[in-house]
Amino acid sequence: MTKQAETTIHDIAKYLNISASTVSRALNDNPLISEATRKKIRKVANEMGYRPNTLAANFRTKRTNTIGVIVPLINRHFFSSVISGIEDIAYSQGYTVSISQSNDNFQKETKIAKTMFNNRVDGVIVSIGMETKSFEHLELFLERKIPLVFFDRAVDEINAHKIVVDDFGGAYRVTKHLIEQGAKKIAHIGGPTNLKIYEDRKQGFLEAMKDAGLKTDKKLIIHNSLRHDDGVDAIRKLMDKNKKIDAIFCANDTTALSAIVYLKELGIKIPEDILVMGFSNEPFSRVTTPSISTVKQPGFLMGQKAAELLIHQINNKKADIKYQTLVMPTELLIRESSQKNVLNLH
Amino acid sequence: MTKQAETTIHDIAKYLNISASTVSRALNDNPLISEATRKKIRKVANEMGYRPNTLAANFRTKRTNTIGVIVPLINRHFFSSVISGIEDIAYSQGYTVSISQSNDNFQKETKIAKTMFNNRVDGVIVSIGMETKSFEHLELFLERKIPLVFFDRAVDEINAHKIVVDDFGGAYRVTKHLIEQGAKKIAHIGGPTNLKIYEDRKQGFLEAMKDAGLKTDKKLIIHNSLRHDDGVDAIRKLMDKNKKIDAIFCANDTTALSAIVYLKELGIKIPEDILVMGFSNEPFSRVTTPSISTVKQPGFLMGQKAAELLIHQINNKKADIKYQTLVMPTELLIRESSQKNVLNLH
DNA sequence: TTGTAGGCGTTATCAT
DNA sequence: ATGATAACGCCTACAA
Repeated sequence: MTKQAETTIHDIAKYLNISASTVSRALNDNPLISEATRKKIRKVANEMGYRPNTLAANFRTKRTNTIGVIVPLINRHFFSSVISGIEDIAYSQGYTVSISQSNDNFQKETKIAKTMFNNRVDGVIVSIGMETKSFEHLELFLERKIPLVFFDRAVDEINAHKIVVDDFGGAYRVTKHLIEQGAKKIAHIGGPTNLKIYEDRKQGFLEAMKDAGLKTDKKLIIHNSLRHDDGVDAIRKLMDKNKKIDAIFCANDTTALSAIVYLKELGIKIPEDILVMGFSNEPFSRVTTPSISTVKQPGFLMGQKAAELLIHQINNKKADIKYQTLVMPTELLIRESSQKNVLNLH
Repeated sequence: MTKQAETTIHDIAKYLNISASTVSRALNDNPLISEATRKKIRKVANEMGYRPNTLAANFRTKRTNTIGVIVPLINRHFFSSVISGIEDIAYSQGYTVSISQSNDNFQKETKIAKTMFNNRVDGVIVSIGMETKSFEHLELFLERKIPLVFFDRAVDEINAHKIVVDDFGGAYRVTKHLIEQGAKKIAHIGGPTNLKIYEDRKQGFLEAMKDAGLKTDKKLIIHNSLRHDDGVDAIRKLMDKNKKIDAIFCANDTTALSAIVYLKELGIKIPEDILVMGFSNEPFSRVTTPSISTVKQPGFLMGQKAAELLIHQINNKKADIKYQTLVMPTELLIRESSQKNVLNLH
């Protein structure tokens, strides 16, 4: 029984003097098959070391039970949380998750999309890269009726389910909070505005300023890629130009940390002299000194929701789908970096 | 040309009055095909919206160009770094990466392994879960000659390439450093010792103590799952039992942070009263107060190495392979939590 | 409840 | 340089 070649359903069939279809049915728990034969077949399959060739089955059925996930970067807390959530649901529903990172590179993103399509994934979950401004590579999926769900970095122009964060609201509340703490000249270090999330955060900021009757100095708004070095550059520019800033709202925690470190070096005290806030609630933001006030995004939950919507769409391909945009609530985490005159609660 | 059904190489062949094999060859850049026909075929394929059915090709060739990755948890900086490194190499070599998390659950790990096998992944990269003490689910791959590479949490009993960290050496140097800082009664909060990495860290600790002529009190060694709550529990027990501890070596940064927070609450000063060290260099450890001294593991690089070894093995299945264990050097990161009488360099 | 037969799209072998 | 043909392992009408 230790054959070299792989055991197939035909081998089992031959051994039992039955037909391959019966074997196939039994192994797939088709109710037509009697309990007796099913058991018999199972037993022999086991003994013969049978391993279903999912590849052949997929080819035949044109389904792969695979979900493709495209993210800018795997190694980033928010994204890995989302992936973890996706995997959680996908696994429980019998799906495999295939992940690629675009590294915020448009070319790579395009190639990944093509590869996933050619691999006939059953559906795709995407968060687009910073450089992505055209979308043919994603429209491909829609044309061929392959379900597509966006999370976080969604695309307005494409009609699909979207799981996003209330960036506008989050930014609005951040700004309002800063204003309530007495800030008047608030700077904003944002991300590239071709990404809706950063545009929304900026708009939330502007709206809150307006509603409070505060003027926004355009020079106090800087956009960059929000990496560590960008943060340092931005804060340096900001401080060179204008020394009267009393608060900075950074579009992510990395930049907020860069700002804090840089300002500390200048002898500027946080929060006493300048208030700082971030966005995303990276794990480190809780434990810095001062701890960084930020906005919590429910990454794991978003991943779960995205996977649920996607799988539902996969299972109901026929139905006309009313696409929904799930706006996940954000939570304002007020910590030390944004509170004046408060006991250190840490 | 807007057919409902997918365009196949046969459609292209029919359209051009040539054979499907020629089309197949042309599309695969087989040198036998003349430049002229190749171009012609490419053009038509494009116009007809042809998408290669990788599924069919995989089925035929028995290769999937897919690497399976099994990790305890995706959403953990070290692991997501490794995954990122794997993806980096895999992508550049034309492989797709399929990832699943075991959540440190043995049952899930087993099921994942089966699924990956049935999906005929070309190779697997694994870091086993905390509960994993038997290995049939992994031996399956070896029996069927499917390359398997371990990283970090490897298995002694299985003969395969392994990318591990110098846990023993790292722990030894941690301990030596603590001793040099004047510590004499050093506690160790370690992980489950069925995992070699934690056993090694413990052994490194013990060896360094011995070499320094220090006695180790067994009551000062606690093993648990190293999650946040476990850390708090462990440090509480430690402090209840014995108040004369002057240093704690934690087997990960999460536990080190738990310890620091708990000790701070007791009014104990770090590093003045008790030195604390962690392991792994989680991003947060750099920015806590005090910053946490720890051991850096090159996650991304490990992922790259693992993928390289695996792919090499996939491409050389015939050859007898001399399995190697790559022990990646660790870097001791001395920060504030372990240095007495030093200027705050932060 | 089980069997028969055909085909999914591609590649590989052999022939021309 | 190109064509004809078979085969990969499985599923699914349809038949019995």
